[in-house]
Order: sequence, then C-alpha cells, then structure tokens
Amino acid sequence: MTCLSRQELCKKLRDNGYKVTPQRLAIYEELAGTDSHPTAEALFKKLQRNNPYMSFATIYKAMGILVKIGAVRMLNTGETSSRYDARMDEHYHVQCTCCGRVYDIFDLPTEKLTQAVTKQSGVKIQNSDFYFYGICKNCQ
Amino acid sequence: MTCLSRQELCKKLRDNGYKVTPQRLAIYEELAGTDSHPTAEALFKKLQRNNPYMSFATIYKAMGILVKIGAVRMLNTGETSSRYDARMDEHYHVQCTCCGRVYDIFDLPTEKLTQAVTKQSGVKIQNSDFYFYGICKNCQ
DNA sequence: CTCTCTGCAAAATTTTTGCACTGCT
DNA sequence: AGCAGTGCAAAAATTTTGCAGAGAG
Repeated sequence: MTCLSRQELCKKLRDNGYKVTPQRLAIYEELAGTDSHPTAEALFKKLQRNNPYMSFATIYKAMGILVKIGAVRMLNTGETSSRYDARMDEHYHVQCTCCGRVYDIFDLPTEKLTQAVTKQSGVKIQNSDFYFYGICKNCQ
Repeated sequence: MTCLSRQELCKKLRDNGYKVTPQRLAIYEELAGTDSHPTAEALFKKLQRNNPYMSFATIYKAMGILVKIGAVRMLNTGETSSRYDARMDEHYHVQCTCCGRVYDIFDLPTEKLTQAVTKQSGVKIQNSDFYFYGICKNCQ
C-alpha cells in the first residue's frame, strides 16, 4: 500500500499547522489498513472497538483535515454517504452495482482525456475522479 | 440539446408503467431547459414560480423515476446535494473549484479506459462517471 | 501555559416516508 | 371508478456546529 507512514503523517499534520493526536493517527491508520473504502460510519464502528470514546464529530473533523492536507481522498459513488480512501497515488474506482463493493483500478491512460478537457473547456484541470459501475466477478 | 421531446418522455414514462403528470413534465422540462446542472433545491425554486404548489417530495419522487427510466442522470460532484442533468448522450463534467459551476464535456476518448477497467478488474462495465475539477475561464 | 482538539449533544441539511386527498387514464 | 400521484408534515440519515473540559506542544 502506498499510504503515509506514521512519521510522514505526523510531519504532514504539523507542516500544515495541525496537532498530532491519537485520534487522528488511529483514524488514518484504520483507513490506511483497509481497501474497503469505508464510510464514516464503517470507520466509526471499527474504531470504537479499540477507542471506546471515539466520536463521530472527531471522525468528520479529522477527515476534513486529512482531505485538506492531501492525506486522504473522499469518494462520491452516488451512495447516501461518502467513502474515504487513504491511497493518494493516481488510481480510479469501480463499484459493483450488485454488492456495492468498491475496487481500485490503476494505470489507466488518462492523459489524453485531461488534455482534451482542458482544450475543450479552457479549464486547467487540478484533479479528477473516475467512477465505473458494473457487476463484479463475485456477483457475476 | 439532446433531450427528450415531451412526446418521447410521455412514451418513456408509460412504457415503464408510470403515469404522465403535469408535475413530471414540468420538472423534466425545467431540467432539460438549462445547462446549469441544478440541485433539487434549485429546481424547486424555479418551478415554484409557475407551479406554486410544487413540493420537494414530488421533485425527489419524480427524480427517482426519471433516473430509473433513463431520462435523467444524477451527478455527484462531492457537494452536499446531488445535481441533475437531462442530457443522456455520452458526456462528462468539469466543475470549477472556484465558482462551483459545472460544464459539459464531449468526445473524450474513453473506450480504451473502459476496456482497461474490464481487463484489470473483471467487472463488466455498465456505465461510468468522470468528474474533472479546476479553475474555469471566468475565474482565471 | 496556551491554544487546539475531543466528545457530547444539539442543530443543520438533504432526502425519504406516511397518509389523506386529488386527478389521470 | 380505481389506483397511482401529489402535497404536506414528520421522520430518517448524514454531516456540522457549539461548548466545556482534556491534552498536545
């Protein structure tokens, strides 16, 4: 997994003027340790086991910060709640329309797309999100 | 605009077992007549002028149906509320991170991407959503 | 020691649901 | 006439906010 080490995360937090707290580390490490692209609620349930006083507010506040400093991304697959992903290397997402699972996809030839978007719209692209939907192997 | 004519929409509703009502026609025509990718709230405010008794519940129920029968798509740009789009021809979206406006993009070479996703994940892709983010011409 | 962060509860927002009444077909 | 659809209000679900006390630097 290409996520941040604890040391790198601490540095990133401090460099951006945020404090390092056990909650933020626990939230990040829980997220970095799964490839299930969990929602805030899923994270909360997992974290509660080891951190009985973990609260939703803390998760949402931490996520806001982690997204802002570029340690985490937020996924909008069209479900009612957002999902989170600690992998920040360039990749994309496929969701199974049957079971809802979200899989990672790598190495898509997207450079021409971004160029075409810039050319067509005049918008200087800062980042992009690609979502694919279909029936996964398990559900076929 | 490549949206449905009133006649086509009526047929599509009936073919899928839904009734044609003035509210559904008004909602669809309002959406088809703009390229602003409005939220439910924005649609509601516009529709209220001519239909003072239009309600939110009706908009959400109608949208559910219109999405299901393939007359409308829902956009998830990462904002708190969903946006809607009556254009069903293949196209993509760029959002300005400054003003929030959403622009349409056409003719992207995406075939290889979809093939790569199928090959890599084994998921048979049914559809996809591409979102690009950057600073638009107006805001530059 | 200061000032940010946490946890709780309450609030805000968006979307969904239940139900009596309306009105399309 | 029958039954789906509308509108209202209340409920549900997710996310945000305010504040007192705890804890990082």
